[in-house]
Amino acid sequence: MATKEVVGESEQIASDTVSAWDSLLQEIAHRPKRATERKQDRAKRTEQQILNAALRVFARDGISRSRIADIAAEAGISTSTLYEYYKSKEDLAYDVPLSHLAEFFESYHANAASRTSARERLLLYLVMSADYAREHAEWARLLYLEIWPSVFVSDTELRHSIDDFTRVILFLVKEGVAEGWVAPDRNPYETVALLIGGVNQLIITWLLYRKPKNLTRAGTEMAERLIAMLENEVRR
Amino acid sequence: MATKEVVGESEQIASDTVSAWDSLLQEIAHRPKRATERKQDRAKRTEQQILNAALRVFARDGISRSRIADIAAEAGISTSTLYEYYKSKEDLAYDVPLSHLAEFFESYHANAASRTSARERLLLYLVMSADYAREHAEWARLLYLEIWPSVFVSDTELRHSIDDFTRVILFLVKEGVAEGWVAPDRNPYETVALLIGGVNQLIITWLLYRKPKNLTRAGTEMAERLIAMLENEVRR
DNA sequence: TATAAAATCGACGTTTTATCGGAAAACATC
DNA sequence: GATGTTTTCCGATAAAACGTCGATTTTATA
Repeated sequence: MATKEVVGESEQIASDTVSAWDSLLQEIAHRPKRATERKQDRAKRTEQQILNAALRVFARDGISRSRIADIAAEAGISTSTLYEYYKSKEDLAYDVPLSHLAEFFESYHANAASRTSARERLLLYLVMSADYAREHAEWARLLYLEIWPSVFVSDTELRHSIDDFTRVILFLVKEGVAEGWVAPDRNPYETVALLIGGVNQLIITWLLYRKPKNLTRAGTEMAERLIAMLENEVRR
Repeated sequence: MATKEVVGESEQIASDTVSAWDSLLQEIAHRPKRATERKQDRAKRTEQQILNAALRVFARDGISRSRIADIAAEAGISTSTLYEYYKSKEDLAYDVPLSHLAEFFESYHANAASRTSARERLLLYLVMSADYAREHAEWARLLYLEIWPSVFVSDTELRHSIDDFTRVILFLVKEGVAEGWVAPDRNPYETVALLIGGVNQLIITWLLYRKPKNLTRAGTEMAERLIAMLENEVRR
């Protein structure tokens, strides 16, 4: 779709792999695109204010307890104006996490460029997931504690983005098999579940109880441990 | 609290450990006790009808989309009668999963009696978790996709029960260290997160996409893999 | 600065949640 | 089995939150 720019910044990997990787991340980071763009500057500001307000209120009260009126007030607009932007609270709730998710992907894409192996890239991905949650705790509260598992996110832009989150790991796990440090006889989907599950559980526990105290450290430890475990499965 | 019955059915383990284990599971399985008991039989039946109806409606529509009126209708009572039993929808939602959770603990307690080592008991626990979710999919949908992570379950009977779910694993992990097949230098809480996370992620994926097709098999595979991974950490 | 399109808002209708007082049913006592 | 008491149930109605619409203001553009 977009015009191809550069072939690859990390020469150690076969060029077809590089392009697959880059286009995957390109696609993922740019997925969240609003269907109807706002025409006026003021409106773009309003939209941003709504999203900011919604994030604060949702994170504070939880989605179900939050009132549209509160969010509108927090955004400094009237209730009916909010409805001009989002047709329901649910609609709004599912839109709020998108921009951060895109930002995470972008940030990861930039950082991963210097990593050449799938192993290093996976490690970075898991570590950055935990760290991004720590840095954006309100967003993480919303995403991990209220939205991620919800059934009703189906057929949503958000569901696609969450699935993308998984797709990246699946991609890297399969590359890990090719690189020889992930056991080829294990179901890759199971491996993905194991990796995501471990890290997410850590994040959820932190969001709920603020334990472990240092999420960055704990995330790194968990990620390194998980990958070491995978490597252990091979050398036997 | 309850009069002690039998000391222990599995003699291979030190008796103090056995009693700690049994009393943990006793306590856990019997925790969900309603504060105000209903006096009349009819009322007990009504309460059960409400819980059944709520489970069906919540699982079908999701908690936030469900209407109290629908649940009352499904239970064959008036809306105001429902409020006689639960002071809000949230209140009701948090009560629904409790009985099944207690049933799971009881069922596990019975099955675990024949297992002598912490390793076997942990394996059984993880396998049974996945299998119980498969058997009670409506309940699992509600618990895993809507309630488990929710912040607002705090200070609820339900939160205690969910924490109990974790406590059992923590107990077994610590025993695993004593038995020598879990690395003693790893943070036990991290290990718990890893185990729960992996299995839960599997269950969630199944609830959302019905993949893997055979959850029982996948659960067993995942559980065995996780435990094997822990064992691999020791022999090095 | 005139004009059309876009954005905002207050007023109002609808839906859902929750309360309350009294009727009906179950229970206890004689 | 009549009577008084407690428990359960429900219809009517209040309260709260959601969502719509037409009128008005603001913005972009020529």
